[in-house]
Amino acid sequence: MSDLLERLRDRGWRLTAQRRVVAEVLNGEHVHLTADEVHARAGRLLPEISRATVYNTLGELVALGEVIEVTTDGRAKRYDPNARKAHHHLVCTRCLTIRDVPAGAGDGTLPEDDRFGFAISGVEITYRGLCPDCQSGA
Amino acid sequence: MSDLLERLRDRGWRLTAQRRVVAEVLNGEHVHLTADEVHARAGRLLPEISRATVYNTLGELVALGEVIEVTTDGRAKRYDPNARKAHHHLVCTRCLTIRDVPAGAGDGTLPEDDRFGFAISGVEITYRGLCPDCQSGA
DNA sequence: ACCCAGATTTAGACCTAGTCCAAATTCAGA
DNA sequence: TCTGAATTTGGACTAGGTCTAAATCTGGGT
Ligand SMILES: [Mn+2]
Ligand SMILES: [Mn+2]
Ligand SMILES: [Zn+2]
Ligand SMILES: [Zn+2]
Repeated sequence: MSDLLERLRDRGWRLTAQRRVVAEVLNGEHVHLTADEVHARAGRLLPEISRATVYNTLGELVALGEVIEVTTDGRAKRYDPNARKAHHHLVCTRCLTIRDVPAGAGDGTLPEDDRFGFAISGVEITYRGLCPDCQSGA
Repeated sequence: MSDLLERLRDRGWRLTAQRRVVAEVLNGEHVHLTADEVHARAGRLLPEISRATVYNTLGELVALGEVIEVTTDGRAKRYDPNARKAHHHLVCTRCLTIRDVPAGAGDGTLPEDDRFGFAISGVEITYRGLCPDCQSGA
């Protein structure tokens, strides 16, 4: 059982069967599923779950700060349960696999001269490249 | 007239009225328009231009490497004529203004240990913050 | 145990961004 | 000028996502 579920219970979130399976599906490392992928996997555990509920629940998890939305391409948003530690993404240009990479100390430091007077509050970095499998013609 | 148009002519691109106005609209610095914005502005210069042609032309410009697609949110892609010099983006979290910031020397250097064996070929950085206007309650 | 107001879920209509297609138009070269 | 290829066009279609109003579930009060 995920400690995501525990944290949610502690925060007084009403734990319904639907919310439970969505949280269940979003467990693990390097997990970056689209809403439809979440819906498909949740549906295996609770066949009657609706698409609307998946969207509702994902939206709530994002609002609670327990899940982050990631858009590494112009396609569907991906939902990422690794919201506790700041990190960036490494995306394979061929198979589209996504890996989490830890945020570095110097990230988000933009030289004063390049800031246009902005007060910078965050930074997202997407590295692109070929994953080991795709390099070896797999 | 833009030197974008000149480069395109040199490369043997058939210069139709439609392509000309699309290229015209994509002139300037810090330009990051959606396809629909391009269509609206192009339509002021050439009222009968169709949405399909705008999409076609933008796609061709991207394929030619003269324009890049930018997705700083999960919404519509934005088209950026600043394709000659590598740069990143600074996005206002309130008014969504986008500014170009020059790429730094150390960008895209990910510690060997964090690379998961990927062969990294590119990096995109999005800085988020409040622009000067939005800071001063404007 | 039973009730009920509020929370949650649901199907499906609706919306935005984008793609695709077949027919109409335009154009460059012979 | 003619002609085949390139280009443009309107509209149908798709993917991803939002919204709504009605149905269902829930837990605290009795
Ligand atoms: Mn991640
Ligand atoms: Mn730019
Ligand atoms: Zn790969
Ligand atoms: Zn602003």
